[in-house]
Order: sequence, then C-alpha cells, then structure tokens
Amino acid sequence: MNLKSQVEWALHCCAILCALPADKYLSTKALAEFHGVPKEYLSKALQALSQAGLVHTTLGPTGGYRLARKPADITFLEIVEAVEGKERTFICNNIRANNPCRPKDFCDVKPCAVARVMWQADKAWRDTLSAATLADLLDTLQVDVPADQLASTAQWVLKRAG
Amino acid sequence: MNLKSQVEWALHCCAILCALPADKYLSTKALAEFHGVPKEYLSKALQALSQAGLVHTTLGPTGGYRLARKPADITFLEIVEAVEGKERTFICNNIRANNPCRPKDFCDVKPCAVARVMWQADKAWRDTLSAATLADLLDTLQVDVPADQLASTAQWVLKRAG
DNA sequence: GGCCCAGTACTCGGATACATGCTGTCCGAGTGACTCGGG
DNA sequence: CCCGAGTCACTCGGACAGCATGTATCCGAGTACTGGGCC
Repeated sequence: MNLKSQVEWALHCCAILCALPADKYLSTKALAEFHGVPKEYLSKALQALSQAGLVHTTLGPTGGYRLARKPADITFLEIVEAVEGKERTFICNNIRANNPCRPKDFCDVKPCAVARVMWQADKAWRDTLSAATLADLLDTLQVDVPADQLASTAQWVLKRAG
Repeated sequence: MNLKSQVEWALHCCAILCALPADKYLSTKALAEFHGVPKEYLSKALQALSQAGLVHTTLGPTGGYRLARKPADITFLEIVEAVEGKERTFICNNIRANNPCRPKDFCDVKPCAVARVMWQADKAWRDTLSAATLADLLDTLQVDVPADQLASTAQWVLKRAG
C-alpha cells in the first residue's frame, strides 16, 4: 500500500506553480524538465489536478497550467485526493456476513467494527493532510532552502512561463 | 492506494482468536471457513502474523493458531504492519534534487518539505491505529452484536478448536 | 493389559502461476498564438 | 498599415506495452493422533 509517485510529482508541481505570476501559465514540458520526470506521464497527474479544479489550464503556445486558487486555499489533501481518488484506503468487504453462526436475514445497523477503526485512522490521515496548505509549504521552504536558490528557481520559472 | 484484503482478514481472524481458550489452537481451515475466504491465501496473512510474533502456532492435527498475547496488548497497528509492512505509505524520491537551479553538490540537511508533511499524516494514521487494541474491538462488538450471536460464535470456535 | 512403534491424517510454510493496477510511452484531435501574404 | 488564411506549438484524451504487486493455488516438511504388534 504505497501512494503513487504521481502524488509526489503533483505536490512538487503545485509548489512550483506558486512561484508563477497570476496571469502566466507553465507547460507540462517545463514542469517535467524541472523535476526530471517523463513529460507524458506527468501530464496524467496534471490532468487529474485540472479535473479536480485545482489548476487552470489553457491551450496553445503560452499555454499550460497555473493554480486556480491562492496557495493558502489549496490543501495537501485536495492534491492527494485529486491524484489518488477520494476513496478510503481500507475497503470493507463485510466478511462478517459469512459468519456461519449468523442468521441469514440478519441486517446490520452499523458498519463493521473493524472498518470503523480503520476509517477513523483514515480520517486522521486526511485531517492532517487537509490542515496543511501550499502556503504552509512555501513558508517551510523559505526556511529550508537558501535564498539564492529560491530566487534562481523563481527566475527559471519566470523564464519558462508563457 | 488500497490496503490489501489480507489486512481485513487478519483483523477479523485476530478478533475470532480472542474467543479461544488459552491452551487451544484454531486451524487456518476453520478460520477460512468461518470468514468464507480461500484457505491457502488466508494462511499467508496468518504466517505474517506468526512471523511478527502476534500469534503462536503449532503443527499436527490439533494444530493451528492462537494469540501470543492478551487482546489488550495487541494493537491494530501491529496487525496492519505485520501484513502491510512497516514502510511509510509515501516514499520520497527526492525529485527536488533534479531542480536545474540547484548546485550539483548541494547537500540537504533536512528531508524534503513535501515528504515531511506526508510523513506527518502517515504518523497520525499509525498513531490512531496503535491506540486501538483488540480488547477495544471486543468491547465494541459486545455492544454491536446480539448476545446470542456472540455466544453461538464462541461455541462454534470452541467446537472447531483443537 | 500396558508399552512401543510405524502409519496416517492433519497442520504450517515456502515456492509457484494468474490478475490487477501502476508506470511509462505513443499518437491523433483540438485550440490558441504567431507568421506571412494580400489589400 | 490592417486583415485574414495558414502554420506551428501546445494541451488534452485515449490507446497501447512493460512491470510490479496483490491474489490465488499447489505441493512438500513437519507433528500429533491412531492403530497394531510385542512384551
């Protein structure tokens, strides 16, 4: 049970898109070159972000992606769910129904007790992810990454933006 | 990114093993029939539990599995990790290293900021799972499941125990 | 009758096929900006 | 100089291999019960 690598790519791409002027777009090609990942496959992740309404896209030359909202209004959870789907990680097949001691017509009022615990953990995971926004990530990067590297990266983005 | 169905099976099997007298064992065959799952494949999950030291096993006609510890001393996390592995769900490939604006010999002191957030969520998930024990599950079942069904199930287990 | 021993039936455990889904690639359709020729 | 058709670059979406992992199955190794033979 691993998250797909597309999740990592999507998160990093969103971080880069934060450095983009409001009226500009950055293409899949630029994002793929920046991160050193296959362009065609990365586009799948970006399409998912687009369908989820997290990024805005335009066709043609100068086309590409930009964030649809402010970094403070986009959470990690939204990005992860856009790529991985919103389904819970634990799927309950209700195998308790196979219990031979159980009446055939027995009707459960509550979900399986095992599933409830697993879903509670799933919720804790999602709550943590929804508490972190892209703006928080940017703040962290301000501390972690040397200023000159941040500046040159921003310039690289600006140069490739259309 | 879904948990394997073996996780569900392992959890339910542990719940059933709780109803077992301390000196008895329950075979894979019995557990498989009880839950309506393939015997051979279920044995894989039980092997994982055995290797993790959560259950004790014996060979021979009266052989099978039983819990290695008291239900209050076995957490959901231990069972889940026994089957799914202890690795984090988010694996960081450090794609920030591919940033063209980054000095080639740059050495990171901290893990990637994106990964840190993802790992924090992963920790929240695991913390929730490690807070729930099999004893808690039994308490929940006492409330959810009719007493007669619990009793007949316990009797079924006793009958199949060797 | 009691004890020992070989056989048997049953169990776990590892090794082996099949299916599903992630990873990666390719190509065609559609769209917007740019270029260039004509008025 | 202005306008319009054509060209180009880019996105989007689907279709297609390759591979890893989950799913399912089979067979061998080992152990406890069982029945018979022997003392």
